[in-house]
Amino acid sequence: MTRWLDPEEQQTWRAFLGATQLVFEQLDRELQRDSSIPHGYYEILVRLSEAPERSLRMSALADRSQSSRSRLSHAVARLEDKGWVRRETCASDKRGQIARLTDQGFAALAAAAPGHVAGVRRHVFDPLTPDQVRQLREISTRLVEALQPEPECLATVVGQAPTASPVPS
Amino acid sequence: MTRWLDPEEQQTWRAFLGATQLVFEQLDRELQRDSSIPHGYYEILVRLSEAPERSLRMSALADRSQSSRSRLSHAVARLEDKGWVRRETCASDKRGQIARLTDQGFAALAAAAPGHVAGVRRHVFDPLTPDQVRQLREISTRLVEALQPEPECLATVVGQAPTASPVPS
DNA sequence: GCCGATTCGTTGAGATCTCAACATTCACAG
DNA sequence: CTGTGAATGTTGAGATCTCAACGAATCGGC
Repeated sequence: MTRWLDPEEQQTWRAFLGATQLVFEQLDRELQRDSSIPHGYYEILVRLSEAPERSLRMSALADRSQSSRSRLSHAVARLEDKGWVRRETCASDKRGQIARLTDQGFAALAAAAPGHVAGVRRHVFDPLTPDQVRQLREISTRLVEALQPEPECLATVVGQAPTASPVPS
Repeated sequence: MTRWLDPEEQQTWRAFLGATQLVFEQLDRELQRDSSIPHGYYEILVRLSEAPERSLRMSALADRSQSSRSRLSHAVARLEDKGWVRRETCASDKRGQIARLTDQGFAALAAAAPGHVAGVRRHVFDPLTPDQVRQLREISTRLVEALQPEPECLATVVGQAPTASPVPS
C-alpha cells in the first residue's frame, strides 16, 4: 500500500536530515557561545537591519524571518528587554505594531555577524565544490517553491550582511 | 576584514535556510497532527525499531538519533509515560540503561510511518529531479563528513530496517 | 588494590517554541 | 451607519530543548 523509500532514497533522506541538523546546531551553538544570540533571534535582527528605517510591521517581519506570529511576539519581547528592539504603535493601523532595531541592537548584530558568516563558510560553503553550491541553491529554491505558493513577487533583496555602516549614526 | 557572502552565496544560504525550515516544520506539523508524535521522538522510535531486539543503550541511541544525552533522557521519559518504550538496567555495565521499544510503541510507529513517508515524498523527493536527488545526497554526505570527524568505522547501516520495520525515518 | 580521570545517564532550571484562545481593529457589504 | 467576518498582535499554558551540575560506575596507570 505505502510506497516506502528505497535504499538510495533512505540514504539520501537520512543524510539530508543529518547534515541540516548538524549544520544548524553547530551554527546555533557558535552564535550562542560567541554572541549570546539564539539563531532565531539573529534572523530577526538581520531582517530588521535590512529594512528601511530598520523597522518593520510585526507581520512583515514574521514573514521574512520564517517565524510564526506567536514566536515573533515572544522573541521581540525578549529583544526589547535587551534593548535591541523597540516597539511603536502604527499610525495608519492601530492594530499594528512596528518593531524598530535600536542602535544598540544594530551594534550587537554587527558584532555577531563576522563570526557567524565565518561559521557559514566553514561548515557549508568551504566543504562544497562551486558546482555543488549551485546545485544546492537550485534544489533549495525548488523545495521552497514546492512548499510555498509564493504569491509575492518580493524578490527578497537578501542584501549583504549588516554591511555598509556598521556604525549606527 | 570579514569576507561577506556575495549575492549568489547570500541567495544560496537563504534558500537553504528557508527550504530546510519549511520542510521540517511542515513534516513536524503533519506528524504532530496525524499521529501526535513530535519529529524528534519519531526519530528515536525509528532507531529503536531497527535495532536488534528493538533495544539500544541510551548512548548508542543518542548517537544514532542525533540527540544529546540530555534530550534523549527527557524524551525517553516521556515515551515511557506513553508506554512506548521501557528502560532496563544493563547487566554488564551498571551505569548503563537499555531502552526497549514496546509492542505498543512499535504499533504507534507503524501507524505513523505511512503518512510520514508520504510527506517526505511530497515535500522533498517529488519536487526534485532524479539528478537533483543524487546531488542532494552527495552534498548532504559531504556536509556531514565535514562536521563529523567520524572516527568510527560503523558504516551506519542506514539501509533498510531489519525485518518488519515500517521505518522511513 | 587504589585513586584520579572519564563515561554514563539523569536532573533541574531556564529559555524557546507551539498551540489555542483572546481583545482590538479594520474592511466592507448591506 | 452598522454588523459580520477577517486580520493583527498578544498572551498563557504546556511541551521540548539547552546547559551545567551531579552521583554512580568504570577504566587505567601505578
